[in-house]
Amino acid sequence: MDRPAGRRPTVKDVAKLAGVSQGTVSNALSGMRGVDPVTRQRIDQAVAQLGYVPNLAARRMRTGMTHAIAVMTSMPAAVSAGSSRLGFLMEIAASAAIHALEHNSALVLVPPVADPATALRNVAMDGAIIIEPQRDDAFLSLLRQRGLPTVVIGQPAQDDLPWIDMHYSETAEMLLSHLLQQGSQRIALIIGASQRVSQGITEQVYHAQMQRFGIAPRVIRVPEVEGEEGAYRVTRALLQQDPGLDGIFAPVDAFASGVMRALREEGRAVPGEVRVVTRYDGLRAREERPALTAANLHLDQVAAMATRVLMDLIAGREIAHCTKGPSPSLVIRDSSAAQGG
Amino acid sequence: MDRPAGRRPTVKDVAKLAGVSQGTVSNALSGMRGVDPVTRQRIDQAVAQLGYVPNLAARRMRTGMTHAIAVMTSMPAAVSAGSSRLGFLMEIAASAAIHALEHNSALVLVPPVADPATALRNVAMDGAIIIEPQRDDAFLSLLRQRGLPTVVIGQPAQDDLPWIDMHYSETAEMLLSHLLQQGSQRIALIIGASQRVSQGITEQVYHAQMQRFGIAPRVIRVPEVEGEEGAYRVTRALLQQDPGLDGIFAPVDAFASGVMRALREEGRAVPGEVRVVTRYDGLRAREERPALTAANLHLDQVAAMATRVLMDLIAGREIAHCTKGPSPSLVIRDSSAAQGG
DNA sequence: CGCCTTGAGTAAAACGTTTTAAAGGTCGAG
DNA sequence: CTCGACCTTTAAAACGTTTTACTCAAGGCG
Repeated sequence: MDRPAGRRPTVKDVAKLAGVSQGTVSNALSGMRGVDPVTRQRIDQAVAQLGYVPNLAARRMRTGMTHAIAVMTSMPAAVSAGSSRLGFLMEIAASAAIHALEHNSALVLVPPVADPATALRNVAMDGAIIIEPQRDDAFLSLLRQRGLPTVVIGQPAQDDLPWIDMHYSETAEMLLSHLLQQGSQRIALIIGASQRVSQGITEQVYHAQMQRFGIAPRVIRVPEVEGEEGAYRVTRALLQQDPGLDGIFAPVDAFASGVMRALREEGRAVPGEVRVVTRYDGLRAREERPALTAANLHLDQVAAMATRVLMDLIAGREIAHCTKGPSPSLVIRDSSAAQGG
Repeated sequence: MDRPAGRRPTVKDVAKLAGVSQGTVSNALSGMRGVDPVTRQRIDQAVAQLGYVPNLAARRMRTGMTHAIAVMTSMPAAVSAGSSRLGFLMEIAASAAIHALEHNSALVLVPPVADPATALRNVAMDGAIIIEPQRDDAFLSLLRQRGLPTVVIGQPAQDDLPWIDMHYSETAEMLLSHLLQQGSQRIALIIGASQRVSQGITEQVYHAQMQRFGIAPRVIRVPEVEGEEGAYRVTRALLQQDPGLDGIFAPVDAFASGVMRALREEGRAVPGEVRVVTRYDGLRAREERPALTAANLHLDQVAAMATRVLMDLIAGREIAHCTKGPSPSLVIRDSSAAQGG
């Protein structure tokens, strides 16, 4: 493959060398129309000889297809950073990347940043997967402005977008029932302050369950940006104020870390005196001592579904407005049930 | 923002509405040349009114800049999959994504797949970060073919590419010294069979250390694709064959999982009878019981450095051929030192 | 034989932006 | 008053591909 001095070879060069027109080269390569076998062979040879690689930008401009999708979340960094380092997002991204590739698309990763507008400014994509958007989500409104097909993982707050059902209420019920079964009689809920559907539903389920068992509800809201530290503070206060507490449900994993630290410093035995459960089974849940009982949300499957729905949407195929994701499964660890070591 | 019926507004539409030429609109938006303030204001207004969003594909074709970089690794899926789910790659990707964004670039994630050629076929990028490439790495040769600027995390096997030094030998020395300090006198090395620089250096260091302490070396190579299961099998055989073994260094975390399972099933106490250490401190290392002693490789910093070097390379700035990454630090856990619970 | 269809190929248009070359205008210095 | 320098603006070219509209030849069918 000898390359003409300065610039990379183009279709024009290939055409000239093969003695055909540009259109024929294009047809031969993308196989959209019939090309005589012998002509095709001449073209293939010219391609090999020149080391021709198509210019993707030009192709994209002409076809209008980017062949890339993005995955993003506006979850404040404090919640997801630290040792779990964007765990939730990355777990989804890893799976989505693999499945996107099967549809000949690349996956671009848009981490949560202070300024979504400049972040998306030069990210080209055919569509996006957005994770648990909040009310008036900045990313979401930018996507709408650009008219990009979008699939929500979780549940859209206000928009009428296709979404993957992550079974928020089932998850909350599962974790709360577990706490109750283990004997907790006074359970607090420590939850994020942002307007996310997951939080709202979790809270509803919590209230319903507490009422059913005649337990006085105790909900504490922590701004997500305060992360572990915020949860630590409110938990210490909570323990002073309500010494009889014997169960804590902290859905956000960063909060659960803070809760555990507070319990340690207050000298409460886990799970002996207080049982703790969280939602996302990531690095934090497993690293904590005792390790935290959590829900396996099967994020790889969720991401695979989201990717497929998005691809259908982009291709203009019929899609279901809501796709049921896999049911969560309980991962029991030492923070809620003394059994192992 | 009222959009003309079918198609999205273009520079032409904005120009017409603002009563100027396309070139002026372009200059006003990208600020490359002086534009009269009053003209600029008219243009801004037209942009807002039409809801104009630049067509990135067209811009890219014209400028030749994609404003995207990719991160990839050819590490076989079996090693990285399972519960650690591409952990190494994703940890780097998360950090690289954030830092790329600061340079106005998106990060595209290329997971390890069976067919690198089709994977990269329509991934547009200005450059790439490649993680621990092996000899004759398929991704690497594709990148060269496309003439893309590339930075290696780890160390290039044969190519003369800029790279970030991850201190392979320092890491191996640190972990082996720790095993020796803890009293191990018969240490085996279980390592991948692929041609990676990290493996070669680790093996060298291992041999040197063993020789220094008069220990007969015991190196077992496992094909990476066999992952945890492969390591499990060889470890069982190894334990039968060499009952006096009291230390195992399994750099690949998937291998370490297999090692631990073999030890459990053979009824060997960890760390009582056999001490185990691994290299990458990911999900697996922390989830294992007892949790594994490992090295914190500071991947976030490594990724930040790689991103910066790549950006310099793309911009044509002067770069250092080799950049020293942060030194690894030892994370001592229960698999090598009975102390905690 | 004439007509229609089919298949293979071509020249040119089109995609939407940035850049280039040139032009018009204003201003200050000589 | 003239010239050059400078600033703003413009029309058109350029980027590299795919697609369109068309031509030409060959072949089938009445």
